[in-house]
Amino acid sequence: MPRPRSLTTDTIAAAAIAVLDRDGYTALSMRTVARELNMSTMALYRYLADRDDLERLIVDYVWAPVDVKVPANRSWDEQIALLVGRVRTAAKAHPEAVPLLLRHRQASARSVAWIETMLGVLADAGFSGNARVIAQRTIVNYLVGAIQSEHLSALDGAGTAALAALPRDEFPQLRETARIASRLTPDTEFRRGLAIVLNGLGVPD
Amino acid sequence: MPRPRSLTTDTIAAAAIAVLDRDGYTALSMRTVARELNMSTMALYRYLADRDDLERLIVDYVWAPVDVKVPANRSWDEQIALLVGRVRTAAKAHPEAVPLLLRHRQASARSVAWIETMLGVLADAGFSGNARVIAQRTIVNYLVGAIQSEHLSALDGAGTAALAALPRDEFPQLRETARIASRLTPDTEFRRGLAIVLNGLGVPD
DNA sequence: GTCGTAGGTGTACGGCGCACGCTTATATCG
DNA sequence: CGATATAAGCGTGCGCCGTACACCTACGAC
Repeated sequence: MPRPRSLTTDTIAAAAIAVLDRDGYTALSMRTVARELNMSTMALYRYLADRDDLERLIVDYVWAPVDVKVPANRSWDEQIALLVGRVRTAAKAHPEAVPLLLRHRQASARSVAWIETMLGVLADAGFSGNARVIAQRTIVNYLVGAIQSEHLSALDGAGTAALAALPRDEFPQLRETARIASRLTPDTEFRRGLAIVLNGLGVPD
Repeated sequence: MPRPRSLTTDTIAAAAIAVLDRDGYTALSMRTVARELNMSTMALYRYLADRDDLERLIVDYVWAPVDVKVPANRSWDEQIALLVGRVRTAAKAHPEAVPLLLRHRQASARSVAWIETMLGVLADAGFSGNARVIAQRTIVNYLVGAIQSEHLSALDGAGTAALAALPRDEFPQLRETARIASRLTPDTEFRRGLAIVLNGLGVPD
C-alpha cells in the first residue's frame, strides 16, 4: 500500500564498502555512505538503526564469500588451514574494513557458522572438552592477531623500515631482524605462523 | 624567561587514564582530558600535537610498568612466557586502553625494547634468520589476538552466553563448546594457548 | 620594574551521529 | 479513475568531536 523500498541491506553494504575501498576507514560515515547512494543521510535510518548497524552490515558483506564447508578427504590440520586462510583472504579483499571485522567479529551469522565448522573439524580430529575450546580460541587468536598485524604494516610499511634504522648498539637484534623480515612475504609469514600453532596443538590423546 | 610549564606528559597521561578507567573509551576526548586537568581544552595543545599524540602518551603510560629484563636462569620458553605475560598484565590493568594499545603498539619505546629482549631470548635459544622472525611474529600475533579477545568478551560476557543459547540442531558444536568455555578462566585460556604456540615452535635445529 | 616569551583561554568552523517533524510517492480500495 | 493511508525520503538542528587562530597573562631575566 505505501511507497516501496528502493534499497536493500546489500546495496547499502556495497556502497559502504565502495567508500571504504576508495577513501579509507576514516572517510566512512553515515553521510558519505548516503551520498554514495545518492540519498539523504537520514534516509539511511529507514534501513539502519544506527552506525553500529551499518558496521555490522559491512562485516556481513565481507564474510559473505567465506565458504564454511570443508572437504572431508583432508587431514584435520589442512582443513583448519583452509578455513583460516579463507577468512584472511576475505579480510585482505577489503583491508579498510579490518577494524570493523575485528570489532564485530562475532556479530555475523557466517562467522558463527565458520566457528561451528571449525569445532566440528577439531572434534573429528579427537579434541574434546577444554582442549577443544582452547585449541579453537588459540587458532582464532592467532588469526585475529595476524590480520591486525598485516593491516597495520600495510598501512605503515615504514614501520619495519624504521626499526631497521634503529641504532645498532642499542637494538642489535631488532635491526637485523627487521632487515630479514622485510624480505618475507605476508603470505609466507602467515602460513608458517599458522603451521607453528597447528604443530603446537599436536596430536590429541 | 617565560612562564614555566605546569604539566608534564606524565600527568597528562595519568589524567587520560583516569578518564578511561572511570568513564570508558568512548568518553575519551581532548575536552574530557582537559577537564580532568582543570584546564581549557586548547591548553593541551601546548603539550600535544593532536589526539594521536595523546593516544601515544597513554600507550607509553600503560607500557611503563612492563619490565623488559628477563632472568637468565630459565628456559627460553619460560622467558618468553614471562615477557608475554607482563604485557597481558599491563593491558588488563587498563582494559579501556586496549584499543589504543593495539593501534599504537609499535609507537612506544618500551614496546620496542620488549621486542628486542624477546628476539635476544629467541636467538639464545637457537632461532635464527627467517625462523626467528616468524617465531617472534607468531608469538606477538597470538598475544595481540588474545588481548583483543579478552577485551571483547570482557565487554560482552553475554557473547558466550548467546552462543550457548543457539539452536541445538543447527549449531551443536558451538552450543556445547560455549558451555564448557564459560567455565574456563581467562588466565587458564591464555596460559594454555600460549603453551600451544610455544610448543609449536619446537626445538630449533 | 620592564619586557619578551611561552603558557593558557575563548571563539569558531567543519565534521560527526542522530532525533524529530515535514513532504512525497505509491499500492490499494471505493 | 480518484482518494487515501502508509511508509519512504528529506531538512533542520542539537550536542558532541578535533583543532585553527587570535588574544590575554604570568613569569624569569635583565
